Amino acid sequence: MTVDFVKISEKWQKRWERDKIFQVDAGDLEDRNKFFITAAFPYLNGVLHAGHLRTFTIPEVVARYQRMKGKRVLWTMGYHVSGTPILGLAELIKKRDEKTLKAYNKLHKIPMEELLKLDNPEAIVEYFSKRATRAFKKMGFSFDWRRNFTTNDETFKKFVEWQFLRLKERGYIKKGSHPVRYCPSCDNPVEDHDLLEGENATLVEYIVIKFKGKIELDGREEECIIPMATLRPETVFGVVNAWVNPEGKYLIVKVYREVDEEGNLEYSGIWIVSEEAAEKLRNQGRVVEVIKEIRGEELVGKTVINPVNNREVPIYPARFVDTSIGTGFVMSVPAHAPYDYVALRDYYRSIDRELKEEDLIPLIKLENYGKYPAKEIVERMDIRSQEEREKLEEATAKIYREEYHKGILNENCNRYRGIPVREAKEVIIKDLLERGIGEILYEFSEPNVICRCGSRCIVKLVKGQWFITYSDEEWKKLAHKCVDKMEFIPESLRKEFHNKIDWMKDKACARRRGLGTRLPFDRKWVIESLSDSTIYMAYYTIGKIINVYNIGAEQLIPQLFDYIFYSKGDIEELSKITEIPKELIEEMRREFLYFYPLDWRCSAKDLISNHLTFMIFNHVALFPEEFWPRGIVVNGYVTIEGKKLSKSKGPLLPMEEVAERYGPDVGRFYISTCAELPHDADIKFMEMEKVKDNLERFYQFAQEVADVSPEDIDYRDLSTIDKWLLHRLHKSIKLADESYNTFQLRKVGVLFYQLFNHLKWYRRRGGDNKKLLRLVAETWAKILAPITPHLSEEIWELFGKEGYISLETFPVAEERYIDETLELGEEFLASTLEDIRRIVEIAKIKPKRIYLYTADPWKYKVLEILNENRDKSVKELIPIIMKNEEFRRYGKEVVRLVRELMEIGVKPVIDEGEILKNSKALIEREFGCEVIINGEDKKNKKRQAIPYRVAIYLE
RNA sequence: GCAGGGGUUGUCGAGCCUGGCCAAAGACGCAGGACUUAGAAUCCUGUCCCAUAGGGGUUCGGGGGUUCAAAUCCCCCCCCCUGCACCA
Repeated sequence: MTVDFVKISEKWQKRWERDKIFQVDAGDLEDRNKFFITAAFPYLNGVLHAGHLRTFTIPEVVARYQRMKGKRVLWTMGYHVSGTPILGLAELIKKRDEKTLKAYNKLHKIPMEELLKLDNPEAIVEYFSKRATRAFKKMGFSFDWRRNFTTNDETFKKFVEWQFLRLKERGYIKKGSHPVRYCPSCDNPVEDHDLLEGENATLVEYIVIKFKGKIELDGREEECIIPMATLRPETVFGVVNAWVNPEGKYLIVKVYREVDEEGNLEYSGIWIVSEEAAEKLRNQGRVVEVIKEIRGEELVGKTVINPVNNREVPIYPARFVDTSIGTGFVMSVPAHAPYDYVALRDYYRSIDRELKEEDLIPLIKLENYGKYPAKEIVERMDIRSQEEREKLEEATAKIYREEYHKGILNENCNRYRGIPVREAKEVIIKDLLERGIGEILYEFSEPNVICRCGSRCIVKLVKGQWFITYSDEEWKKLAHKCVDKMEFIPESLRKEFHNKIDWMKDKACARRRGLGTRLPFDRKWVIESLSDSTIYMAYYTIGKIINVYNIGAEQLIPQLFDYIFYSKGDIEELSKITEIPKELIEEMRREFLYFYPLDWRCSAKDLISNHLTFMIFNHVALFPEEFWPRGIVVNGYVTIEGKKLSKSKGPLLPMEEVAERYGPDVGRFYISTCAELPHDADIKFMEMEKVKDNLERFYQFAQEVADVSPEDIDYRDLSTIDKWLLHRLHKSIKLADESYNTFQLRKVGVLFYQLFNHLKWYRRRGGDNKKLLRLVAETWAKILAPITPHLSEEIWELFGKEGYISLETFPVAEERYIDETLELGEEFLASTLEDIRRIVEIAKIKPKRIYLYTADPWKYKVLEILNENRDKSVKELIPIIMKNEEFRRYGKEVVRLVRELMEIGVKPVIDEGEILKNSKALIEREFGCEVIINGEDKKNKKRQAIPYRVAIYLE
C-alpha cells in the first residue's frame, strides 16, 4: 500500500484554512488558560530550509499539543528582513553575479525568470515572504496568520520606534565611539562575509604603557614618550630593558587625543612610535603630527623610565620586534618572557657580557618553577637563539598560560603583591588607564585581515555611534534575575545565559545602511537588525488588530503603545488623536494582557549569545516583571547527510521540497524525532523514507480496525494480554504527555516505534480484541496528531468522527489501567522463551518435550523480603533473612539465591505458574513440541529454578 | 585563551543527574529463516569474542581513584563541536 501523504495534507490544509481553526483571540482575563509560544523568526534572504524546519517544527508540535490540552494557544510567525544582507543580495542579482544566480536558482529552487526580477530589496522581501508563507502552509503549520508581519512594515517600525524612545528615556541608549574592522579603501566597516582572509581574527586590546624618555629635537633635549604595547601589562614591574627594531622606521610625533564627541583634542605629548603605529593611532581617535623620522638604531643605548616604578632601563636592539605590531617598542621582561630572555642573552653575548640571574627582575611566583620561569623553560627546551621562533612561541604560550592561571604577583609588584595574575591583570589595566600612564590600542589577532577588495583592513574607532548600554550593571542584575526565574531546556542554558549576561558589553545599535527602522531621535541612523527584534513577541499580540483593521503607521503613536503595554494615558484622548476606535485600543490592550508573558521562546543554538540574550535584556528594561519571558528552548543544528547547510553552497533542502517530496507529516515526524533536542540532527534521506513506511503501517493498522466500534470495552472481560496492551497504551499516553511537556519529541517517536513492537507481541500472544485495537489506533492517532496532523485527521475521518482531531482533547492516562505486574509477567514469559531458544541452539537439540519448573515457594518468600528491604545491601540482607528458622536450613543456598536475585533485579513476586499455564500453547506452538509445567522433576533440574528464571529441561 | 556542549557497541543514537535487572533501548544497516510465482511489505531470529544446557570473557575517548559493585560518582589528560559580537 502506498499512501499519498501530499494529497491527504492538501485536503486538510484547505479545510483548516476554510474553518479558520487556528485563529485565536484573547479569552477571559480572569481565567488565563493560555499558552504563548514563539520561535525566532527567519531572516528572509533565501527560502526556508531544513534548519528552519527543525527549529519551527518543535514549537509547532508543542503548540498543537497544548491546543489539545485545552489551552488557548498563540502561535504565529513574523519575517525578519532588516539589515544589509537583503540589500547585498539585491545588488548581486542586479549585477547578475553568476555565483549568486546559480545558488538561488539551483539551491533555493527559484526559476531564473523570477530570480532576475529580484534586483531590489522590496521585491526580495515580497518574494521570500510569499515563499515562506507557502512553505509553512504546505508543512501544515498551525499559525494564526492574521498576526504575520515583516520587520520592514511601517506599522512594525512604529513599534520599534516606541521601543527605542523608551529605552533612551530609561538611559539605556547612549552615544560613543567603538573600534570596528574597517577597510580604508572602501571607506566602510567590513562585515564577516566581506572578508577575503582573516575571518577568525578577533580584536585584541593592547595596553600601551607610556615609558618616559628624552629625545633631541632642534638641538634641545625634549621630554618624550616611548610607548610599549603589551598584552601582559602586569609584567611591567619586571621590565629590565626595552626593545627596538634597529632597522625599523620610527616617527617622532606630536599626539593629540580626542576627548569628546565634538572632536575636542587634548595634547598628549611627543611620542616616538613606528610608522605603522602612527597610522593606527590616527585611526583610533588620535591626531598625529609628524615631526621627524628616525631609524630604530638611533635609539639603541638610550634609556627610558618605567612609569610604574621610575626605574631607568636601557633600550636594546632586537630583530624579533615587528614594527607593524603594537607601537614598535616592546618592554622586556626576561624573567617571565622567553623571547625577552633569549634576545637579552643574545644581545649580551654580542657585547661580551653574560646574562646573570641578578639581571632579571622576577615578579610572578609560579609553582613547579623557580624564580625565573622564562630562563628555566628556555634552558629546558634548549632554545639557542631568538631565531628559533617555533620553540619560542611554544615556550611563551606555555609560560603565559601557567602564569596566568597559577601565578601570583610577588613583592616586586608593590601594592599588587600576593594577588593571582588572573585577578591582578584587570585591576592593573584599570589603574594604568586611570593614572594616565596607559592607553588602549586595538589590533587584530591575526596579521592578515583582507577585505574583499583586496586591501588590508584596519581597526578604526568610529565616532558618534549609538549604543545600547548592555554593560550597565543594574540592567545586568535585572537580566540575571529574569534568568533565575525562567525555565530552560536544556537546563544547562541557565548557566550559559548568566555567563553571557556578565560578558555583555555595550552594543552598537545603529548603522548607516540596511533595511529597518530609523532611530526616532537621530534619523540618519537605521536601527541595527538584531536590535529591532528583541520584543516583537509583544507585537504578535496586537498585530492582529493592526492587520485586520488596517490601522495605519501614522496612527501608531508612542502614547498608544504606552497605553497598550503600560496602561498609561487617557483612552478617550488617544482614540481622538489616533482615530482608532476605543474598542480596538481596548482589544489590543486585552490581547497583550491576556497572552503576555511569553511562555516559551524557541531557537537554534546560534542565537544564544545575541538574540536570546538581547530579548531578556530588553524585556527586563521595558516591561514589569510579570511580563518577563518564562522559558527558552534551544535546539541543535541540522546537517544533511553529514554536511553543514549553506545558503550559497548547499546542501540546503528547502522546506517546500520536503513537503512535496515526502509529505509534510513525514517531514515533521522525521525532523522532530531524528535527534534529541539539544543535539545536532543529521538528515538522512533513507531514514526519512523509513519514517514514511512506518507512518504507512500505522495508517494501514488504522484501516484494519476502521469498521469496529471501540465502545463498551469491559475491563473484566479482557484477557491478560488485552490488559497488558491497555496497560501499555496508558503508559504510552503518560510518557507522551511528559515528553511533549518537556519538548522531548524524540521520545514520542520512540514510543511510536514501541507501539509496533507491542502490537507484534500482542498478536504473537494470541491477542485479537478488535475493539481494543481500535481504541489503540484512535488513541495513537491523537497522540501523534501534534506531529502528524494530516494523517491523524484522515484517520479521524476514517473512524467516522465529527470535527477536527486537531481540536480534540489529548488522551488522558488512567492509572487504573496501569499495572506494572502485567509488564513483568510478559517480560518473564519473553525471557523464558529466549532461554529455551538459547538452549535449543547451543545444545543443538530438537526437543520432543520441554519441562519447565518454577522455583520452590521459599525462594519467592526470600524475594518478598528483598522487596521489603530495597535500600539494604547484600551484607545487611543475609542476617535479616537468616533470622527466620525456615530459611536457615537452606544454608549457603540462601546466600547464592540472594546474589542471583540481586543480579536479575529485585522485582515484585508474580504468579509465574499461572503465566506459564496461560501461555503453554504459545510455547508449544513456537517450539513445535509438548510443554510440561512443573511436572516430573527430570535430572533434578527443578532446584535450579529461582524467581523470574524457570528451570528448563529439554528432552 | 575564556565560556558552553560532546566523545557509548557497523551507523545514528538512548543510558550518565538518581551507581547494581547494562553486552548496554530504539531506529537504520547487514545476515539467516518464514510467507510469496517473484519482488516489495510483513513476521521470526541473529548482529563484540568464545561456548554441544540458559555459561564465560573483553567493552562505553585515555589514565587514576571511590565502592562489595561504575558507561554512570571524583581527579587528571587527550580529542571534537559551538560562541567570543555589532553580523544575520
